[in-house]
Amino acid sequence: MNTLSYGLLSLLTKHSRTGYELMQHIQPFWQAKHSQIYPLLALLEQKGYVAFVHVPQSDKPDKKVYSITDLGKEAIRHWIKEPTDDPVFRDELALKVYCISLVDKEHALKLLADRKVYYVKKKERFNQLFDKFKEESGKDLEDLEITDLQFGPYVLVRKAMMKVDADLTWCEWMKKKLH
Amino acid sequence: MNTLSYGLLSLLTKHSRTGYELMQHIQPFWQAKHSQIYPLLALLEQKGYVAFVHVPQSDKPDKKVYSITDLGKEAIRHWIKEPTDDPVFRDELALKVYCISLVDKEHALKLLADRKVYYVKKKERFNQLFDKFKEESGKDLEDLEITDLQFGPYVLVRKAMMKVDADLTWCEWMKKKLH
DNA sequence: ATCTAATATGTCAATAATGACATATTAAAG
DNA sequence: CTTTAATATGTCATTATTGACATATTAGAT
Repeated sequence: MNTLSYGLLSLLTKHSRTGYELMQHIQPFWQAKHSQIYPLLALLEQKGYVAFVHVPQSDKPDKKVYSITDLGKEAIRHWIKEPTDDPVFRDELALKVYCISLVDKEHALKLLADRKVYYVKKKERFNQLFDKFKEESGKDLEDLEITDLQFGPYVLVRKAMMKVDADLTWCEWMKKKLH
Repeated sequence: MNTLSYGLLSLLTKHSRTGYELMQHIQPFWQAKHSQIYPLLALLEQKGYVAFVHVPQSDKPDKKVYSITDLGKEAIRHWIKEPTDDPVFRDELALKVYCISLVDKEHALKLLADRKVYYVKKKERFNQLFDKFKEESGKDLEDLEITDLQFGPYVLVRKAMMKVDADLTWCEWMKKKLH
């Protein structure tokens, strides 16, 4: 079973979700399209790692709500203890910046401004997520313990916030360097 | 032509390199194996974007040293001005952390310690790269301008250093949270 | 009225990426 | 003496990922 499949199981440990919701919420950790997720969910269901119920909706199209099974949770516990792959990071912007001396300052600033917009939007989304966590959780988020289902998602939001801040700091530093 | 092909051209703007060296030096921006790079270099050569010379070696296997052509530089200038893809980031560790409440504290600490080793090694490599930049460049690195061939590679090393520091900060914060 | 975006699920061809196989040399470590 | 790691280039089958096609509803914008 591939990493994304385990990732889907992982998201389902917090609560049941549809394929569409899984696609949306796995984005910060793993950028996958729905065309990759739906077939994997069918495989996971075949293997008994997840189960789903049909939920008809009047205002929106009907949906399939997936839940993780005990077998699925066992699979996850085994997976966590196995060696972890190195993270994969592919950034077209970095490749462009590498040879930025080939174009003029205006094009460089445009490139940077576009990416800054991307990072600012990302930061806003993480801030909203953080606020939602604060609302949902009764206690102080800093008091969450590893045994709490919210612990993992919470520390990941903090990780994402730290990283996007580092990215924005670089953007600002870079902009100043270009005058 | 795909993004990695442009990336290879980008690295060749600094100086000529072998396929093996390209594979090594593109890693911080794009994790590609040699099996992906060699066929792309052959295509780039066919299209006239790069040219190579055979260099026999006595101590090591013979090599093919690639250089970018004027046509290749034109292709790059066009590429830089086109819209840039969003960065792709895939992290198995994040998926595991999401459901970390399913395992005990010891396994969580192991997971974190392993990743810290990875980040520390990465940081060391970037520090070495930074030192090499300082040696190679005559002037103060902070005085580099966009017109300088070293400018792009330098600002990318700084970006990488900022990000790996953010990652290590998170590791430390996380370790404290686990007691 | 008409278009666009979001929700919701799915398939499938094309492309990208990985891992294994293949070969050859040298240096260093056990 | 033997194995391992690094250098160096390549192919190829398998797997992963993307982008296009397909369909249907509702809400909001033009």
